[in-house]
Amino acid sequence: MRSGKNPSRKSDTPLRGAQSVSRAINLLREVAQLNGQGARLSELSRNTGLNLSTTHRLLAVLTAEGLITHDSESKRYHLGIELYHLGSAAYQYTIRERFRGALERIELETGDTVFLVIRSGNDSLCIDRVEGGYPIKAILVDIGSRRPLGIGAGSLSLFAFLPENEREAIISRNASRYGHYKDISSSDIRSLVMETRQKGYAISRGLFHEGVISLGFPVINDKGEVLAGITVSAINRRMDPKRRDSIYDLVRKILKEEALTSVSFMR
Amino acid sequence: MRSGKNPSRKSDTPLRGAQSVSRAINLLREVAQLNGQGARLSELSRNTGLNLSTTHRLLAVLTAEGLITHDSESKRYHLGIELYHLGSAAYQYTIRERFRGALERIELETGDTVFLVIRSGNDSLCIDRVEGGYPIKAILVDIGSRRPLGIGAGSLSLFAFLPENEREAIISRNASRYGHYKDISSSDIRSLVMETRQKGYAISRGLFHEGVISLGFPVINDKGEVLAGITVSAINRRMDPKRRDSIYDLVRKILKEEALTSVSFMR
DNA sequence: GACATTGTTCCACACTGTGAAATAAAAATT
DNA sequence: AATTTTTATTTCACAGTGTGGAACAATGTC
Repeated sequence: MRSGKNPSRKSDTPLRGAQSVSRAINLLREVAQLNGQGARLSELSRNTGLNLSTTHRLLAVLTAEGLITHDSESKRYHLGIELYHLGSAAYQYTIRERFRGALERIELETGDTVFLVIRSGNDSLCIDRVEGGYPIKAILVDIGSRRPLGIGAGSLSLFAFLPENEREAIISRNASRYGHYKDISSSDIRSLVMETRQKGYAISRGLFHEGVISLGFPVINDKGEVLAGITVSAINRRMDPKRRDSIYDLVRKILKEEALTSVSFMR
Repeated sequence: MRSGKNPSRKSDTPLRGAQSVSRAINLLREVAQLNGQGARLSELSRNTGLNLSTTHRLLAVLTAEGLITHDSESKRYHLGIELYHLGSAAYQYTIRERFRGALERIELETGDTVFLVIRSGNDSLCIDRVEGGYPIKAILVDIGSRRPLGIGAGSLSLFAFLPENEREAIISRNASRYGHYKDISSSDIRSLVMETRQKGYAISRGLFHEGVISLGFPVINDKGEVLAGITVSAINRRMDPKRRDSIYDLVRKILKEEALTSVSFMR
């Protein structure tokens, strides 16, 4: 096709065999932007830089699949219920909003990078992140990334406060996976769990990056169920034992103030 | 390309210029299906009927755009946060769940088709529907479809209980659109509003289909804000004045029992 | 009524997306 | 531990799909 460039790809890696799908997704994003008033064809074409007839055709596909709707009277496009359903299927991320304020406050007071982690099957899943304001940043985990439960501070804090029988079941299912992380064994995991339960929070010393220490704080509701884990990461010298304890106190205080220790959600 | 058929399109209309996008969307649906445990490449390929390498490539695009995630360790695909964000942008549909039970109860007791309608700008938007069990069905409106506020029973019931100044503003903005529906004028709308406010609910006599009568019931919270409209549709002979009133009583009762008259939502 | 803007449809053509096949890596079986 | 089976990744020639120009229709504006 004549113009080979895709004007508004999210990542600028030139992925092969991606053009039309990538364009369609960008179109979807643009419709989302204008969802309130409704998006018009010409607008969408202009905003995405796509040819008018290409835009028209891609919108027709998205409409046929139900991801957007097209009102033939007003000619405007809106997001469709099918997209809503697909988005709802990604329910893993729904807890995010409730913790967002707490994460931001923790970052504000510590200057460190803060992560929100939840359980997803045998994995921990990172669902939110606030980057630290402190100049030397420790960015370790992307949103959406997974690890076996027990690997990493937040993950370990989540894991350690599950009931023992559940923990053992998970350990046996994850046994073959631990080896990928600095040759950790199942019994290493067990002793890390014990340490964590004793302290009340988890410490991970540069499992992935040398010179970085992460603290993992469990969020537990009044029924004793583990809801999430909060990780605070910084370079070694900002994480002496004294500061660790003060961060612990801070996180507890903020969670209490935001009334998050008794949040409950399903699955 | 070799096999011209798309094995699992939602609509079976052979839409031009749609192949790869349509396939990518089906893949997304499949990943959603397996989101709990995580979807595997071979599984996805099998379930969608797509060639393995096509599947691989399309998944790579979706991953690059953030709609799904790929864990390189477990090789499994999950829904991504970008999809969650896009779905959240379709916030119009969020009220649905809260009314679902009420709609089903209304259908169960009347046997008629029930719709849930909300306001969206100058339009009414149909966001849910329960088909009547009664043999002769009246299916009028699809989920996602829009009309000018005031056109149709549910739409009119929503509209009639807005504050007057707002109503007038909407009428002037929608003036040119009313003519598309059986030559209705702005002043017709005004008198329909008056009738509706008096009765407490709206009646629409086969505006779109002869022989069908629809009743529109406003859902209003304790602040007097209009939250939604509920439409009950049936053929004429099932809608004599006596039955209309009993349906009115029924709907009120159910809404009260489900504590929905004081639901509040934004925008 | 003339003019401008927006939306829809058509179609030749070349670039993108395709699927077969080869390779690599795991997992399951013997 | 060796073998087989299943799964994942990468490559590449080629033709069918997706493209954008253009013409037309419809709608809005002066």
